[in-house]
Amino acid sequence: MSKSLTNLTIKDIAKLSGVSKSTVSRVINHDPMVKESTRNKVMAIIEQYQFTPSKSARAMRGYGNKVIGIIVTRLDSISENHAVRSMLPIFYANGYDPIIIESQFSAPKVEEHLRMLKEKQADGVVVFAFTGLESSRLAFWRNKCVVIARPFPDYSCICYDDVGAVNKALTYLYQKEKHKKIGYIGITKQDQTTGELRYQAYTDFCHTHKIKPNAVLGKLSFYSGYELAESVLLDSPTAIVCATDSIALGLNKYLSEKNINNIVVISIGNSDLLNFLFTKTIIVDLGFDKAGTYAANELLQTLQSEVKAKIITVPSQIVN
Amino acid sequence: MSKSLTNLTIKDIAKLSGVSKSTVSRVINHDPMVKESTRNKVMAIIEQYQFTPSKSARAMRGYGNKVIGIIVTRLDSISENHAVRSMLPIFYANGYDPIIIESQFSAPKVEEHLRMLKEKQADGVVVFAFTGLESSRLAFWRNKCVVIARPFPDYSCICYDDVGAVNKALTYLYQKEKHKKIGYIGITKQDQTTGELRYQAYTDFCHTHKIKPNAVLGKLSFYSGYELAESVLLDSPTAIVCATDSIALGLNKYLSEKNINNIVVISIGNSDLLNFLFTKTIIVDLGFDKAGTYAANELLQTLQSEVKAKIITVPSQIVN
DNA sequence: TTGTAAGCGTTATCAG
DNA sequence: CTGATAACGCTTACAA
Repeated sequence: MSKSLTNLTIKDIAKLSGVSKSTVSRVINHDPMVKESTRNKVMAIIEQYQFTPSKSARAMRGYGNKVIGIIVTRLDSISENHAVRSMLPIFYANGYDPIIIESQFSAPKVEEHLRMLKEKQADGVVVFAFTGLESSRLAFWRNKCVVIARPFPDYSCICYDDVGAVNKALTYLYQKEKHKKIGYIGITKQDQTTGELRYQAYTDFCHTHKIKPNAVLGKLSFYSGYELAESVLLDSPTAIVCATDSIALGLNKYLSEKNINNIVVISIGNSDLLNFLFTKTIIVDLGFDKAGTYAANELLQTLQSEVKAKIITVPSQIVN
Repeated sequence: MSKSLTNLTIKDIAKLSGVSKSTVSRVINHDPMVKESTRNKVMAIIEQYQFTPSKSARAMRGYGNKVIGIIVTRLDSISENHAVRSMLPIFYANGYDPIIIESQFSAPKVEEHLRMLKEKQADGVVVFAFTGLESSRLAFWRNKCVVIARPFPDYSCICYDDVGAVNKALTYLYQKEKHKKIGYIGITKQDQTTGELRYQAYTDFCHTHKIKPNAVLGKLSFYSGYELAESVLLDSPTAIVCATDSIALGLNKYLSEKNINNIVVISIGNSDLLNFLFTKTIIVDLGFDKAGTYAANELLQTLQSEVKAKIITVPSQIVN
């Protein structure tokens, strides 16, 4: 009991078991060249003293301290949550430590986190992009990062099928259910994907199908969906497309309060909650979990061999 | 450009700026004993080559690779999310890398993750406990961990005020609003805190106040709240206490579908969504974010000086 | 099959 | 103020 119980080193173990440092090292690393008996002897001591080799020291020798940074906008974003949950197991399985950080939609914060990750010598990064984040910030990580939700040229990106999803929704309503007056509640065009792209898809569809557009744009929150409900309804639509689940939640609340039951609501996203609370709402699944899987795998590949950056679009799918 | 652009070492920087390794090291570590001019010279090179000292090497020298494991049950649990979000900044501020892992309510997974964290030589752990997790699994981490949501003897724990919250809810209904028939939708007693404790508090209150108990117990999900609604209503209560927000969500859905408006719903938890969707629901805030703050601070203290384990109960508070 | 010794990239000590 | 030089705990030729 002379030695402090913590922080034994291979040297100590070596002494204790009457062999050399190298042999201990070999045992630890499962080198098949060590004699059965010696291995047992050493193992016994290791067990007895609960010895664990210093991670940092090994790291220095190349036994990588493999770290992946995951920068989400908000930890409680349902969509990002889905994606993250599906990539974690993949990273674990490949021996990486994922460290999750929140950007809170602030580009400077992203920068700060990236700096931290760089200093920490992270091997790769997954960044959930948002409006206002320029790809230039990622320069240093170019070939060791995956961007989600924005197509940055020269970066590996996993994008959602914004246009496709809106089209699927509209096609469904228009062809299959023969709706002629279809409203849209979206997000301001400052937001490039969820906002502009989806809105654009809506107006394009209206244009080619000679439907009179009836859209209102606001923020990404259930409050917004609720508040904007009134104005879309002015034009008495028979169906309304919501750019996101939270908007749909807000709209549905409004409709149920006003006891309006004859309007079809269709939403883009796919959260259990919406599904449960407003069963009748039709949903276009954007494939968040699949996005996570893609992102993780893509990053791992990129890290292994320097694959050229590619942009993957996760297929959307109408549910029910 | 002969050298690969990555992985310069202080040695290289030294050579490049015509000083010794030690001087470079001093510059890096802001040693005030360095002459202004030399510092500038070295800094210039460092900047130019975008040099960052090897984390692992420093770690080996004691400049700790400080890591904290956070084991949540599910990444998308609203309550845990709140708690985690409030502890992250604290850990960052103290130079720790929090790594978040999901246990999915599986004790073996917790064990597996703890082993991984041990091997990784994490400095501390925050564990969100759940029914079925025995404190024995945490033995190794006894004095470097904080448990949330369960009072494990001899461990530092942050607990929610289950009993107090239920009492506050009931007192409010009984004294202030003079309800006499108060129902309860809870969770099976297998769950020790959210289930048994809260239920117990309910029956105790009924007992001391001579109210006829009217409780049903089910699972922790909105479906459960929805399904159980019918049976609590059989006894025609004028108010119903829900053990959690998700249950309240389910109950509210049922009530609104049946157009029942004369029943007061009170829920324990505090999620924005419930608040938004069912504005009339009264809420007892369990203080999730505060729990996070406490947990982080407690852990940091524990790590610094070996404080004795204590159990902190986060105060609950009726909202609105 | 095992031991010796030379690193890995830092920091700490001690002269100069 | 700065530069050798010795650690730190581990891996890995190279010998034995």
